[in-house]
Amino acid sequence: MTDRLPHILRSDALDNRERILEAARAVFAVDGLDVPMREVARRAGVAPATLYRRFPTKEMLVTEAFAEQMYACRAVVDEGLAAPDPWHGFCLVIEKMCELHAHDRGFTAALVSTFPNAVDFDARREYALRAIDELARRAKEAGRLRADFVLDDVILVLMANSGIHATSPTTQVTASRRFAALALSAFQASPDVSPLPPVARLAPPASVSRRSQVG
Amino acid sequence: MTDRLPHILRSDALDNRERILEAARAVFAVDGLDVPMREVARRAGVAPATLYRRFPTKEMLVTEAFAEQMYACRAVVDEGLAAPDPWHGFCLVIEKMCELHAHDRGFTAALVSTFPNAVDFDARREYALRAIDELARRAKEAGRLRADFVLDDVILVLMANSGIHATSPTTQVTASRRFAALALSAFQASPDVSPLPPVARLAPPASVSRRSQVG
DNA sequence: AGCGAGGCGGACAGCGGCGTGCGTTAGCGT
DNA sequence: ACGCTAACGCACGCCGCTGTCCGCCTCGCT
Repeated sequence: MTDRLPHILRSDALDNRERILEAARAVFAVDGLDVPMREVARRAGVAPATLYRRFPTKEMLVTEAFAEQMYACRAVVDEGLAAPDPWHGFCLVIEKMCELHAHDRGFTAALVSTFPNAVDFDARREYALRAIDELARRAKEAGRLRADFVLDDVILVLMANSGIHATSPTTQVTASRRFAALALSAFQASPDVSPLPPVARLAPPASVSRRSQVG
Repeated sequence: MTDRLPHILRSDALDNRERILEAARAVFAVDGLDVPMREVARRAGVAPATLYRRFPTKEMLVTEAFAEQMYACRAVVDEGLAAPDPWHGFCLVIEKMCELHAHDRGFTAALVSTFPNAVDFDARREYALRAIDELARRAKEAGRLRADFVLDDVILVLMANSGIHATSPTTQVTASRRFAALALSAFQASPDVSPLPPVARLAPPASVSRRSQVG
């Protein structure tokens, strides 16, 4: 009611907004989401106030910054769904997802974290998960995916993949690629596999950039 | 030369030392190593100065706090080495290691982190790795471990395991157990496995409790 | 060209962690 | 029992991050 603001930014403001997002993407990719807001502002060549004016909370910044990553994520999933062979589609999704995460450290955190206000994230996450579930169902039917696979295993693998850190980006990608291959090797249906232990219902951790606050 | 200090602590000092270590272990296990020193002091019911007097750096504190975990680590490795079947020994090591890490979030960080001054850690780490390497060699000879397995894959899996986070300790352990099983499933020699992508030479990240400091 | 609103950045107060100096307390040896 | 000295903890100064206020600037419309 009270705030009927312009909704159209002035040219310089729009320019700054872009620079902020660019800086945020760059620094989030390398250092994760635990970067101070001021650091983003510094990199963007902008005063803190300007950053806070455009993005009052870090969540908003993160959400906007990773919008295109989310598109990429969706694209990957759709590509997997469209593949004629469900198992190949499944492999493709896992591999590409791991690669996305390997390239961008912050993206993992953003995806895994639950933002109270970022409904968009949850929605896309749900979409991706449903798609993978469908893919898994088909791959199981085709007898290529082990029968005791569950959707949570994808979460498990993606979380695990996010634990892999390397010094250089190339090493990171190489490691992540190998890990993805190992994961797929584990998921593959095979005559001589022993049954898996029970599934853990994994919920994403609390929130982003909240330092450990134990009473 | 200058500091020829007593080396024997007074009873109260020794008591405080134990309480500090206990508190550190507890909080590190739950929240990882990124806990403020003061928080450890608070939990131990001790003033910051006292903590700093006993453990001038966080590294010293961590090293001492995880001493017994390191023993457990060694015990696991030795147990694996002693197993008659090398593959079972290998499985046991991976499973127990993952479980150790699942129980104690800080331990992973401590093991993965490279402390400049903690020679002890490196030595034990090296010992464990050598043992696993030996175990892997034997398991390969027995035809149970896939031939393209390399030692770095263990690091990869342990790092990955550290990426798994859950809200409750039980969930954490369950998830980690399943993950270990998946990893072993991937490592298992099998007729229809596709070859793995190249290995990444994983070096542990820089240091402990250094916030991202990019120029 | 002039004007007004929206945008900008410097500056500020608050908070929390770090590491330490110093006066006080209490263990331990005689 | 006494005193010496190690050990304790309060409190301090410093630093970095957060979020906001306010005076100046500049874009963009007329």
